Amino acid sequence: MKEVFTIEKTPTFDVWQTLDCGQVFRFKQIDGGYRICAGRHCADIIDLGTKYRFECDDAEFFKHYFDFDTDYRALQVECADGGMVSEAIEYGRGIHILRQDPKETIFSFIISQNNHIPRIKGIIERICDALGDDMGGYHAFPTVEALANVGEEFYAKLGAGYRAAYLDRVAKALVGVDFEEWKALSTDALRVKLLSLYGVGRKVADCILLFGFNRFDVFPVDTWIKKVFEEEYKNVPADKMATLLIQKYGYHAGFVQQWLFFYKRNEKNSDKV
DNA sequence: ATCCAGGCAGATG
DNA sequence: CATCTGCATGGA
Repeated sequence: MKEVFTIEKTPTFDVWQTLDCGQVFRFKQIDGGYRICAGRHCADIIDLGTKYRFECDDAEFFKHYFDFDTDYRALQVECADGGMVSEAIEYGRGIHILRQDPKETIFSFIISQNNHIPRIKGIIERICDALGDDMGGYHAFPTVEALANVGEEFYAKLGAGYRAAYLDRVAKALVGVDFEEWKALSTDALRVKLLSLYGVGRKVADCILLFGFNRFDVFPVDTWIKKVFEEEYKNVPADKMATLLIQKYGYHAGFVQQWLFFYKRNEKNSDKV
């Protein structure tokens, strides 16, 4: 944790919204801010009032990871619809879509299916603690080799439930995979690859595409998004709803999805000022 | 206690 | 093609 840099607070970047909007699970509150672990890296982000101070092991990694080069203000203007999307943008204006590691998102979102976020976080943390390199104060996300060598029972004992078999088989299937090759594929071709993994369906695949490969022509449809569109798309199956919403929101669909998800999931809690 | 969670695979109409 | 069911676990 040797490198330090600061980022000015702006209306379009908020650490809490960015970490707590459901795209990432390996973070926690610490004194004065948050600790976020990503791959083999870790940062403590301290809220200084007008700035955030990042204390981390690799400043360049985290500047890229937090996507500080994208103009979110312009993006929000472009996506505003004067209606529901605009409301969601107003609520989640500080969200950035992180540039996560593909492998880490594959395992994380397999665990996420039909599961509560606090439990998802716990399962991932236990996997890292058990199989990831000890980096001194935290553990790295494990290698696919380490994940492939422990067997289904290991994941079951960590509380992964019926997903234990998925994790074991996917880990074994990913040994030797060159993700740089996958990054060169079109979104549709890459989705086909992901769907071939045991335990990865349309929703998890679209989350991996969005958060692990930064493809924005996707629209993960989960229980919250279903609630958002239950009137507009009555009795439409989730995968078909995803296709329709991608057509509707185009190449920024992934951002729109994330704003709507965060807005809907939090409406009962923090929104009742 | 019952319901539900960033759903999926497999079986059956 | 569409619809139905079982699934592990624990937080709310």
